[in-house]
Amino acid sequence: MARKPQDAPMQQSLKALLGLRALVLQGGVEPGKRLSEIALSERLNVSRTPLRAALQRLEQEHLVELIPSGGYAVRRFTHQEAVDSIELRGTLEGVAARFAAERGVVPARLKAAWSIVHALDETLDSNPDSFDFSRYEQLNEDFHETLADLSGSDVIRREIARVTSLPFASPSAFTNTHVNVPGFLKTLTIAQSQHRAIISAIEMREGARAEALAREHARLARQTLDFVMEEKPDLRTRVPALTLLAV
Amino acid sequence: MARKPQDAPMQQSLKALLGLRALVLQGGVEPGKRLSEIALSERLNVSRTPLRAALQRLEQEHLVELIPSGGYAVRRFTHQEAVDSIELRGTLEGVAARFAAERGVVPARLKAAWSIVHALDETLDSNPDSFDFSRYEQLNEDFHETLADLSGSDVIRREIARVTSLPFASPSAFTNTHVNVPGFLKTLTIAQSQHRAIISAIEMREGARAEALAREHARLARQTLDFVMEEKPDLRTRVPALTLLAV
DNA sequence: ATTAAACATATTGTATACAATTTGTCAATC
DNA sequence: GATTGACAAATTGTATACAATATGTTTAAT
Repeated sequence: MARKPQDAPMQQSLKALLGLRALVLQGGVEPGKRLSEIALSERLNVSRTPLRAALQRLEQEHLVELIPSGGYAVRRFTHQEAVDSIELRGTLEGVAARFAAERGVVPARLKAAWSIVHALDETLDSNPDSFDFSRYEQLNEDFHETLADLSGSDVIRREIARVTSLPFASPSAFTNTHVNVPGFLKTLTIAQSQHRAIISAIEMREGARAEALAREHARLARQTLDFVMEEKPDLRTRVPALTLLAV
Repeated sequence: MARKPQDAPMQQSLKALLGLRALVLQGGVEPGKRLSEIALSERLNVSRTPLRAALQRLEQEHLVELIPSGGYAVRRFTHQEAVDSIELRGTLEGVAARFAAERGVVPARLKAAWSIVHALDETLDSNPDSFDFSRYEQLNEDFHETLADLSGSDVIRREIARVTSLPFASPSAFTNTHVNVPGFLKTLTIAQSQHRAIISAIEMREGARAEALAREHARLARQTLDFVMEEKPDLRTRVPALTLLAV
């Protein structure tokens, strides 16, 4: 679900924004070190002006921060900040679920949500050896985007989008952990049961339950984060969401 | 509580940001109309470069929006967006209160919070005719800022700051309504009882209660918003928070 | 009279030049 | 040898020039 219009003005600005964000997320630049504007503009083939616009925007996303002496640096996040960001996402998705339940959603959109849930079921019902990871990840992202939409509130939708722009707060942050951790598929099964329960609660107009479920669903991500950080610290370099986390 | 360092880079940028924000909030420019960069830069005595930085920042605050054909315009908000923003603030302050209760706060900070509550008591105990409105407003802002601090989470603190930058979502959005609406002091009394209850719940480590109270506290603002919009639409021009709201 | 097209004007988006700070280096002094 | 000072290089923050695009007006055609 790419968004071309509105989100970014023109060609060069967009190029700078996407390029810089990708560079930061892929760990292409050292956290803490000052980002040289001239070096970056040459690397991304844009002028300093659109580059600075991109830097300012990434500052709002908390991916880079202002340095007291001037300029920007890639942020390094603490474990606690990651935990709080996940809790924040859960809170916002909880509000989205409650709004959807309380205010109601048209049948067509509910049906669309169910179809995503059923598609997720299929990926998990298949032979574990032939589990289609990338399809699960895409469907999971679709589910969370749909949940934000079901809220019917642009305010909530926008805030969720902002918070999930942080890699470790994204709903798909740890879905690919299963590639490295045997038995992680179980976690996905639990997550899927929560997906189902959330949509079910929305359908039955059970606002409080929908909210509590969405919150708990996010805490599954926290659980995985804690596990990886404590038990498998070597994975930090292989799970993209964790490259920005300090030891 | 002005924040000079870190928040904005240099002199001209800061001047442009503060000047433009004030201009928009005071209704100095017509919502919907395109903001002319040259006109604004002359009006604020800054160059186009820092002005555009300010525009981009206000876009993140949702105060202005990109126009498809290019440039920015002052946003006009719907009643529903205001309602959702208030609910969002309540949700975030709820998380802050719960974090404070669950994770605990050092006695000194709790004591400081209580002293604000007691100071608020004093303003309300005084003779209604000599009610010191501006002092109440300042203390109320202090309370909400302290609540965000008590969370102990920079993530939450930052998000609250962002959301409350919208005038109608600010904790003090409607405190001056009492000047125009007789009997509104009663609402402030109710609000104050909630202030007390929130800090009390935090002190007793009652996380769920603290969260519920903070949410309900924000809904008092929604109540006032609805009242003003439905019963006293003429106040729209006199309550600063409402100048950006569409009829 | 109304619509459409072509042109002129104005405004944004981008690139770059300039000035003020900051950062790094080297030498002199304690 | 370490530390402080001055100086040089580099980098940011700001201003402005330029190009591409949008807007408004006039003119021509139906």
